[in-house]
Amino acid sequence: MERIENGIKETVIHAIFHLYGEQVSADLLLVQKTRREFSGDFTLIVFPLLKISRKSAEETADAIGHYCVSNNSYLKSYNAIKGFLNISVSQEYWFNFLFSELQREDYGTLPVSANSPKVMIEFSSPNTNKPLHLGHIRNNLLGFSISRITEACGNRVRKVNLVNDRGIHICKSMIAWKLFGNGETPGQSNMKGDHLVGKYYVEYEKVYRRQVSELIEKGADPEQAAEQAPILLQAREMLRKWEADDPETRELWERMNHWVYEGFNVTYKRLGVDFDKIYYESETYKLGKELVLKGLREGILVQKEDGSVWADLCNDGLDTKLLLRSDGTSVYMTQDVGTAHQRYAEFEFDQHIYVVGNEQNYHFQVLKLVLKKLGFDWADRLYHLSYGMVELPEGKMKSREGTVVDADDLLDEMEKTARQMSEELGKLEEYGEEQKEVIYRQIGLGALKYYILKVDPKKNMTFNPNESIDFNGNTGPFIQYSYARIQSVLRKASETGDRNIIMNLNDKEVYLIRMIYEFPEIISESASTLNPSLIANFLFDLSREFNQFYHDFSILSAESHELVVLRTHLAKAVGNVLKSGMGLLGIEVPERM
RNA sequence: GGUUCCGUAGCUCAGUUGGAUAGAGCAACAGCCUUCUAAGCUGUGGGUCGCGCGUUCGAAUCGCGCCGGAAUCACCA
Repeated sequence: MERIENGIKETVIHAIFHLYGEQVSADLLLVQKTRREFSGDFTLIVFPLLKISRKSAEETADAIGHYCVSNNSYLKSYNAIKGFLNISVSQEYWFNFLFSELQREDYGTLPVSANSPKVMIEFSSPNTNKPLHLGHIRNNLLGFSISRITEACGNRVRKVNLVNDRGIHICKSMIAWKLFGNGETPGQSNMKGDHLVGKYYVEYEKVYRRQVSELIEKGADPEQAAEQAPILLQAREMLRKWEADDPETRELWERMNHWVYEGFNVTYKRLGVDFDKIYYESETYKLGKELVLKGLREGILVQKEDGSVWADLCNDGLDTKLLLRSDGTSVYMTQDVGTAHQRYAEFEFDQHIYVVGNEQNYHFQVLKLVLKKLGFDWADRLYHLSYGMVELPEGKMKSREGTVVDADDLLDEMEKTARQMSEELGKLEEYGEEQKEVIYRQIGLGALKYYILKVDPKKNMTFNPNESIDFNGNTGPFIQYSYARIQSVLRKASETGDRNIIMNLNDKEVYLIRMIYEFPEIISESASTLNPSLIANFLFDLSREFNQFYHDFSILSAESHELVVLRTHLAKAVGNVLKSGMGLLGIEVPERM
């Protein structure tokens, strides 16, 4: 679609050549949306042009404005205030735009073809020793939304998850289960598998702390005690056995991880996220080793006397980084080097986005550098979407103090509140129980997702439970409600009518069309900055604007038949954008609420 | 201490390559439903944009220096 701003710039370039005899480049020209208080649609800032015109700001703006209006058919009028040239686009233009482009359901998105760029997006990446919590929710929602947005910009997207299924953390749950579990299974206890495994992780911590303090009471040095608690030694022994492929340990490991996956799948499903491929660290953790050894042979990496292998990144302003332990085993970095290599071999991505918290900024800086040093030029295609921590009003979540917000509990809570609220309002009475449940879920989830996605990913955010279940103001349900109201109107409207009559659009109508006109740019901006909050805030503004319009003007009882047709199409266009915008956030919109 | 990020209304947040008088929501108070869904709309109060200096026609935005906060700097992941 041809952007009006570009047309204006082109005309202005001609104007300047015509008026002042100088050829200017388009990037000297700044065209933006005209602010609400002034009349006009687009504003050219003329200050940078004064050196060329050698006239006052107002004179220059006036001359350029005059030229634009007489030489560009869809530019209708202008006004010049100081150095701001406000230009109005003709009503015919907006009218035609509304009845063509804006009626498409896929308005704002680009098609994906076999030649489209390939983008791999890793998100979620949980450990398997405990259930998902609020921090994971932010990760999953961001990852999923970024995937949708990236796809809407015409990329082939592959969503991947890297499950951290091995290591000392799962051994801790395993040893606690073995010692105190009496064979407890999720089925017996009627507990989600991930919660059951998490329960034993907590149990481990309890026992461990008790043992440490017992050792200290007996006179042990605190640091030594922390290292020598019997249950820790048992967990380590279990990890050793795991690495040695001990059948019994492996069997227990498989069993407990399986419980966890069943639990995770339930949560993923409720959250509405999914993956194209799941990688397991137990299968990938050795992959980098060969690449590292090859790098060592080629002299890119260095080996210490004890046999450990390091990357020297001092010349890049970083430190040295361990890649293989002295016993030859891999560390996390090694694993990520191998995984990236494997993924490139499989998918040949043009871009690989890692949705991982900002506590790993350093890790990804190092990862890119190491890959680069090893000679992989695609290392430049890796991008770490570093998002901020989620905190509670009282401060950080601490598992030790039991302040961690569990994902399943939170989802239950949101749904419960949505149900209460809906029942109070009593607007769904004609619906069956099943349909009602669907809507409660949509609203509860919509509130949670929107609450988290409306803030800039890179910033830390405060999760206030009271605010998150608020359904008024800048919230998901507010946008859902706006959509539902539009659908209600559309159900009552008849589609017929003459679309070719041009009439005077009122300010609010033009403003709404202008806002929707922005949508494609909002999407591409949010894709290039990997920031769904731009879309969230846009949808809120659009909803607010529509609600005002809805309040001030009647759609179905407008003064003339033509006006009814116009406003019906406008409402439909707004509805389309709300629905597809929410879709990009991974949020569903109900037809009624 | 080094590196990176952040500091905008009482609270939660917008403010994209520097542009006109810095905006929303929540909370408080006051109004609007015989009219398309009041989960809505309207109004009132609320700010030295952490502080200072600089760059220029113009700075919340860019640069430098402070102050305050976060993350990270493991033979952890």
